Amino acid sequence: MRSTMNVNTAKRHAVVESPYGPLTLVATDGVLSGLYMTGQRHRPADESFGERVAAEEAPFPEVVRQLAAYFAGELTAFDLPLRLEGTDFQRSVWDQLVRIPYGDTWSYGELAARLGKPNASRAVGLANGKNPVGIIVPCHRVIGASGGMTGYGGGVDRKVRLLAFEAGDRD
Amino acid sequence: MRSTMNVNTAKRHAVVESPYGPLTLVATDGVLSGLYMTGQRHRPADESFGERVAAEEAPFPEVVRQLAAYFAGELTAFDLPLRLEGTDFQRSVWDQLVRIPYGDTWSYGELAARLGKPNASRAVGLANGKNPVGIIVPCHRVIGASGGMTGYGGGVDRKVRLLAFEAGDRD
DNA sequence: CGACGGCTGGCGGTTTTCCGACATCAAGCC
DNA sequence: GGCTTGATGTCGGAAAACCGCCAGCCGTCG
Repeated sequence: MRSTMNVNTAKRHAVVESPYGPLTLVATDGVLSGLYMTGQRHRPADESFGERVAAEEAPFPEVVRQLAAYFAGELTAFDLPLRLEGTDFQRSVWDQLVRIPYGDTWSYGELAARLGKPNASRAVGLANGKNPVGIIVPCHRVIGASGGMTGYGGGVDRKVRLLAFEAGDRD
Repeated sequence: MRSTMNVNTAKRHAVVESPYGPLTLVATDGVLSGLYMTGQRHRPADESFGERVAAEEAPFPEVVRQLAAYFAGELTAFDLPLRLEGTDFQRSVWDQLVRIPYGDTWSYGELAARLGKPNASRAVGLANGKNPVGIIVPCHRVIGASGGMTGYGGGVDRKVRLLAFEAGDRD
């Protein structure tokens, strides 16, 4: 065990309600760096989210505002500063995710091809699963080449609901 | 490769002359964290030493002063703040090193015994070799149980000279 | 005898390597 | 339609390798 550690990045988090259950919002140095659902795979330990604060503290109000508009079907493109921490490859994948239009879907292979690595579809799946900011970075818009849901950190059922909602199903 | 890295610890270094050749002094956050000789084993890459500054900048003058006194035979115990970064075990070993009196020597096994791990003598040798602050943290005062020099990051010849000097040989 | 040299086996922390597991997909072959 | 194979990046854990050691055992040689 190393005895010196990295305590320089100031993290804080808040928890808000949503149609998909409680969402944990994490901010690093005042910029949104995480959005996690309950029971989500690869969700970091709660201790790593820093101090819990009220959702009224910056930068959370603006995040909550846009999320509410999205869930109301009135917002189709988030406009928020993000702090995405990961490997170069992961960041390149996440950068592509935000280019997938609302209501549309890509396959893992398509996304891999856009990166110039047509064979990296499997690696794309992995990086997708590590997306730290669910919903806002729309990893749910990536599905199997033959239309299968194949997987979702927050559970495939949530993925189905998100896609159906974006497709216009309002039941 | 990770794309976010640790740039929080401000490192700087200076190079000074000595009877044992040039010494590279490294400071982390204004505290001495390294002293390396030329050709030393396990010496980190020079890039990791940060910007090179004049030996007149803090905290180096005090370090140089005490080193000069040591090489003149007038100082037998350094009194400097140190920043020793390593594993728990390594730090426990280095903590013992500074307790070896000037002119004295311990065996690797003796040092291991002081840690309550009488069988860890070999691991002590390893940790000894990783000592980041040569001379001031006197890893040269540890020798084989049967008196052999067995090894030294800066070369066994330097170890022999250091020990002879501390024993009072002034030729 | 005793001192000394060389071999051997076991010791323990750290580093390196390796392997499997995955939110895939196309091609090739039944 | 099914089933196998290979390419891909990351992570976690297992295993092995690396050593600034040391005690015990056995020779050899004065």
